[in-house]
Amino acid sequence: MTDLERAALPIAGANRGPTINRDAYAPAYLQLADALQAQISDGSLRPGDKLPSEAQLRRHYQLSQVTVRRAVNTLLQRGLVTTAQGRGTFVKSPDISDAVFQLRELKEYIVQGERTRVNLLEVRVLPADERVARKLCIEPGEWAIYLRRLLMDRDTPISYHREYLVYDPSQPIVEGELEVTALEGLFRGNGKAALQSGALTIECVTLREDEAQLLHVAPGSGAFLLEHVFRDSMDRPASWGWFLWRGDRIKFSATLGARRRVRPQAGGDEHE
Amino acid sequence: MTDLERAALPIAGANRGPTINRDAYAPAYLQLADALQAQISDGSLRPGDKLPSEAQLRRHYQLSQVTVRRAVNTLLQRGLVTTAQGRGTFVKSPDISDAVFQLRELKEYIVQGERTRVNLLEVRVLPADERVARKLCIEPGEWAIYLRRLLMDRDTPISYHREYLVYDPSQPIVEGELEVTALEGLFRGNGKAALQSGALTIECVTLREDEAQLLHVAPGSGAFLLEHVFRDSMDRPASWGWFLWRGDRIKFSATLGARRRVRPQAGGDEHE
DNA sequence: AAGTGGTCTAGACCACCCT
DNA sequence: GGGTGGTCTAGACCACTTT
Repeated sequence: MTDLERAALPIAGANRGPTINRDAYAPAYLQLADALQAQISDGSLRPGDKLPSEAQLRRHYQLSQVTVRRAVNTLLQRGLVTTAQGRGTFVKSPDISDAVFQLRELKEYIVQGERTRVNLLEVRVLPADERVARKLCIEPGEWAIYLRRLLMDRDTPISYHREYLVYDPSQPIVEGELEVTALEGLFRGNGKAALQSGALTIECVTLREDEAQLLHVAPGSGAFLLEHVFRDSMDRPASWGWFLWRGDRIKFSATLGARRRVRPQAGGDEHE
Repeated sequence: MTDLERAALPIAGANRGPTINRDAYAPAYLQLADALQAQISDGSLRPGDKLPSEAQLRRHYQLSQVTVRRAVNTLLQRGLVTTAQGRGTFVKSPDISDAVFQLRELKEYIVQGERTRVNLLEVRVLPADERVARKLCIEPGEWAIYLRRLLMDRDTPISYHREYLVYDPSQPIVEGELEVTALEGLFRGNGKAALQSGALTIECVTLREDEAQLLHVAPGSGAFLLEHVFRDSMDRPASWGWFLWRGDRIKFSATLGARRRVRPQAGGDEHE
């Protein structure tokens, strides 16, 4: 039995026991946070209920004020409670608008794995038209690099990427590198490109004939359209482009609220 | 002279950054966090750079260790830095996999506004088939409620929702309420339903003929498919269903890294 | 051994809410 | 006025990394 599980046990008689194990690997504030979360999960504390005040928790668990606060803050960040100054801390009802979808799944396709290949379809240096110039904050007619790439999972096309880059004469283009580097720059942001910030939008579109053909799906299929603008350290747009992800290969997931069996989370306190 | 006033003495000849204003509304840790973020945004601190150590910050800004840590933690949560015990704190390169999409936009459609209407298409109590039973963790043949609803923005259909609910004989069905209540339950989670947790997936699909017709779009249009399972306080599935959101009406956005002009955020310390 | 992040305590003051 | 969350300090110990 781990410390965490012990801490989560409802104590008969008294509603809670002194449960913090100072020898455990998990810090005290996490043990308390997880103990409280366990009470939320198992229904001892239900949505709308008021948590014990911080002073009560402090006394009960023999912790300092600050440590109790950290525990409460942890639950706050997990979206499980809300706090109201002068009133108390309350269990939050799961709210669909708290759902958060991350793009980790995408990264797995990008960070050059064994399966993934990048297929460079086109590289061109061209003068920016009105639209591109506006997005990249350059003058119409200035040079820009236009890329078209296909991301492949083995032999299956996954995503079709088009991108405009501000042309930097000091960094000559190496076609071979473009297949990989610039892409990794977006997803790893390391070194060279030194991207400073970015903005993304994601929406759902129907593929045009040519797009569908590239992605080996039926024309009219649904796809995620992920548009991105990345900015350099001077806060100037450096890249504007968009991915079309095959809808049948990408799926994002999220969870809300507190499920029953809380995973160890801080992990690795099974020893002893 | 109180401790506070003494501590508020300005730093003479500070080479770097604004000092902490103890009279400001914004707490010290936030001021420090924002000051550091400003340095990241304006390029004084670039991706990969090491931040001043906490000891240095502590001395420089005349703050306690704990307060400095809170500031660093704030940046950590904002995804702007990474910390490495024994080595230091480093400015993080923006990483697309940090991008996070929230469903706030959806909520605006749901929380009964003036524009939004719910159009109940069908309510039925039916015995659960194999598939429904498995999702709701009931026995095949047990009763379930099947709902079909259309979410309207004025006269425009936005989303088509189908849902199976576990049938609870103790709570008779009131058709009028179903148009609204059960839906709000999902999005506000307040009171009655007392939903405990949920899981969501979002993907991109192509609408079938009947679906497209309901949503007033061309057959084959792209749409977001948002599937949900909600669980009650006993951790039993209470609801399984899915929304089809018109792709042309929904768009999610996210940002990465630190943009230039950081908003005041805690705001209102310009007075005095 | 020195530097650095991570945790914790005991005590304090403040702003806010409720009665 | 008493309870509650929010902030802050000074000092301490630990674990990890680097020299």
